[in-house]
Amino acid sequence: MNSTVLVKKEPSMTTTNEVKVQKVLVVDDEKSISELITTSLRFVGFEVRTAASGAEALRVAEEFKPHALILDVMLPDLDGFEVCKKLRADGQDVGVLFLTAKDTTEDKIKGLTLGGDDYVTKPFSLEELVARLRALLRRTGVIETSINEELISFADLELNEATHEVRRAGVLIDLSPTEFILLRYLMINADRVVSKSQILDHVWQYDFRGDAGIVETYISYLRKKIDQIEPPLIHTVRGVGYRLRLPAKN
Amino acid sequence: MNSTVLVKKEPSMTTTNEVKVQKVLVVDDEKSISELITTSLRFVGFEVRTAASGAEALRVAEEFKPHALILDVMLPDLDGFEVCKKLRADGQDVGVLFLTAKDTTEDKIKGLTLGGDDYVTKPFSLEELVARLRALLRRTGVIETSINEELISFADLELNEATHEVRRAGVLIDLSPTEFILLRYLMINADRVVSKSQILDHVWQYDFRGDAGIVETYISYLRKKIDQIEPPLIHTVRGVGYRLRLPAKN
DNA sequence: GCATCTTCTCAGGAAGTTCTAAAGTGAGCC
DNA sequence: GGCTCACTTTAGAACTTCCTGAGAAGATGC
Repeated sequence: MNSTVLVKKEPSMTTTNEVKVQKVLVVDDEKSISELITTSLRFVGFEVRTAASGAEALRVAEEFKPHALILDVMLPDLDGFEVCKKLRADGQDVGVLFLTAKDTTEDKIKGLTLGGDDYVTKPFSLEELVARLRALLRRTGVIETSINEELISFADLELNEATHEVRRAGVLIDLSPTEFILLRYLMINADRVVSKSQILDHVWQYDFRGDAGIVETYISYLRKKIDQIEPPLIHTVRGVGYRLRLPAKN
Repeated sequence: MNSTVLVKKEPSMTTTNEVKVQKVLVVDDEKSISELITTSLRFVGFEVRTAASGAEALRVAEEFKPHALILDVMLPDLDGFEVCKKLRADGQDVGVLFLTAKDTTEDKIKGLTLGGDDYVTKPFSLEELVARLRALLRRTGVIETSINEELISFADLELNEATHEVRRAGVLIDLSPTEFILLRYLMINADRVVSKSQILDHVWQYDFRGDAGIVETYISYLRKKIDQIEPPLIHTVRGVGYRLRLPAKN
């Protein structure tokens, strides 16, 4: 589980060669959350450090020089905004992705997402988090590779991260948030079989306690919306999972 | 049955020369299970140690430095998740394949497919287990050899693990899960005779109580699907077993 | 604060898979 | 040539997995 795995992990993208590894500092006092994020980010190729308090965050940032922070606004000592301010005062020019509780007041959030910053509410889904982090790195100009395009496409399907638009054969398709994330997950893993548990782990919020049957329901929704147009792209691999593919390569 | 058998054991692959042996720690308190797994893994070339409790697992891991763990979630002392956490906290960067009971609640299973980890439900088939272990090692970047490609081929037969596709002479063939595992087993053992009981032991779940006649049935299914195209590849060796081979010479 | 959209559960039915059992085939032996 | 036994094939019952629609509950937006 080392950080050079990145390139292998993006099968739908043309394999770009070695990529400068992005460094991310994750700051959250709930250990389970920071572990979840860390594992996930490492797996997709980031170099990660963690901190459990504002003070620690500042110390680590000083020395680690991350390209981005994932920063819980609720910390035991300073709050996330303070941390961010101090960091900037120190001249550390770093994008920040805030983690906020769902009920955080609007005015706290607004104005903080100025720069290239952004925020994600807890609980989040990992795909969502990673996508937002990538978008942030893109905006703050740290990423130069083709891996992080804003446009993902497969066959005549196009998904635009920036505009949140999805088209099949040029036709605009309206998707709910979950449908969007699910479709992106399938597209990123185009051609590979992904199991229902993988989907559940990546696409659904980490606190989801229902069963994997929900995936079937959403696949059904997606099919109704994007597989109306022939040929169908979403295929069931019985007993294994689902797979996005073009039919009849032969 | 010692660990140097590896290279000989992959006849369908071009024999790569010496390979860094992969080390796996198997943790299960049921002795019959851990022996079953151990024997099987040793046979296909892994170096294996076992532990029967969480505490022991940590002790052994410390010193053995395995590349992967096969870890029952139900252990007498710590549960598998705890073991995994502690290991990672110690900086042991190791992929984990969890073993769970079929009825393990969803929320326990959730999150297990993150970061390269995976899980297999009991009862499992040995082929399934080994395939998943290999996939895991591949993902976590420990394996660098051609032995663990996602594509297995023999003659004009191709089996792709990632897409779960099987082709004969380029033609896509649809297989049920059991047919798929059986075919992979035959392909991995291409050219050598495998007996019905070997097949039963590897391809079927270890708790299967039926008789070996089922193998004949499935061989028949497979032939109907893949040996429609000439020449036939699946050959019966009367009184001994089956063998995948090209007709040409002998 | 009402209407709409979205998420999630559940249940019935469709489709596919597994396994048994029994009848059919043919290889090899005497 | 005919007998035997191992293997092959088929049919179908039991089971599993998947699909989909309906509706409850919750979230969102106007």
